[in-house]
Amino acid sequence: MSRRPMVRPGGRSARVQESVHTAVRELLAEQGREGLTVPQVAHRAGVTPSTIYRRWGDLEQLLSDVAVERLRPETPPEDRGSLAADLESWAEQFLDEMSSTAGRAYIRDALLGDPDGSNAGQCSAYAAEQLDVVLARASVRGEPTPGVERAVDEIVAPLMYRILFRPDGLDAAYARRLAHRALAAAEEPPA
Amino acid sequence: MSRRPMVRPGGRSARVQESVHTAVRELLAEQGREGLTVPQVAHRAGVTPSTIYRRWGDLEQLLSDVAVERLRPETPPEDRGSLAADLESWAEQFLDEMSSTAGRAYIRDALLGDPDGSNAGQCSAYAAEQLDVVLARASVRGEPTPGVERAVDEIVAPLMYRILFRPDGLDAAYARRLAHRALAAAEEPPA
DNA sequence: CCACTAAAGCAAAGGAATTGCTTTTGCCCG
DNA sequence: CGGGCAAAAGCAATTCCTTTGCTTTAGTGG
Repeated sequence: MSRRPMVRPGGRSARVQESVHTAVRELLAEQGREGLTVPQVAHRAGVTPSTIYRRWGDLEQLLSDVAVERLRPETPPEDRGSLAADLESWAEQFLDEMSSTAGRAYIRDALLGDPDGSNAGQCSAYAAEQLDVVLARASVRGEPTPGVERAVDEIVAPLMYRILFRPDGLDAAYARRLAHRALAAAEEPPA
Repeated sequence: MSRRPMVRPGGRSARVQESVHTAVRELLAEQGREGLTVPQVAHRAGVTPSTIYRRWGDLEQLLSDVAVERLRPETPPEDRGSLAADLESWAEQFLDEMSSTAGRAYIRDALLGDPDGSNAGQCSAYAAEQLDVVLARASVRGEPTPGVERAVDEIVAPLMYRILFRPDGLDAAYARRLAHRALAAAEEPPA
């Protein structure tokens, strides 16, 4: 879990949390991250700055929390009938969402204000979950599948690495190529 | 290139740059990053804070510059006689250096204060360079080799992804497994 | 050797971050 | 249903980081 304290789920804490998160999202959308400050967020959210400092520590940890929330997938991956098609389309969509300017900013924020690594871990868990659904479906169909860990190595890791370290030259074709490698790994002995 | 301006080599600028970088490294070693501030670095380096703000912008970009410098490999990878051995030992060493507490901190810093992505790109280039040396050597020996890009996907990306997003359960055996996958990719058609 | 320019020093002003104390509010127990 | 307890928010003062205009120093080229 994050540094964020347990929030009493219906009380004032929850309302404050909600309004602060909303304020961050709105301000990010309106003006981007340039010049975003805690006092500014506090004012928009109708709270005092010290409340934010006490609950989140600093702007980066607050942004990290908002980012993780925003990176959570909203729907399970669509079923396209075969593992190949499912992996391809998931990889393409993942790349699409994550490599956008907004997506990259959220990833950076999630990593950035994350002292104990729990937010980053959460992001990774989201991706693994989605892949797990796809692989389980294929398994039910009787298709050979790679393990989730292998799929993460072959698809998620290269995409994320390139998004973070070499944002150029990424396209859907590359994502599809990665999906096929993961597929090829399904037939090998589990190395 | 970074936001860091071209420094006249040999002049006062170079001396300031040197003393500031040294101050950062010393303070990081002594007290870690907790409570590290620009004025503190400036004092240790014997310059005024405004000098640092004017040249680097803020603490994060300064740390990013120092981190990239520190992540530069100092020696070409050792020749162990075969591609398999070279890849294995390089992957192990890479994991070792990067997954340490200090290594992780440097990676995070490098990514963090990097508005245009040039510092992250530099880190990636370092790894690609090292791999390129290993692969070229194998090529000369007549061994089949994967392309550098493929080796990056199979070795560097998974290691980096896990270091950043899931720091648990990383060990030398995993690094070796990745090296073997890259090796296996050498015989496939270049997908 | 002198002029020109880039970078560093200096100092003041503005604003973010921190913190002790008070007040509110939600929750639990009698 | 009412009183007390504890957690979190508000408030305000203080600290010090950050910014910025101006001056001074130092390196470069004519």
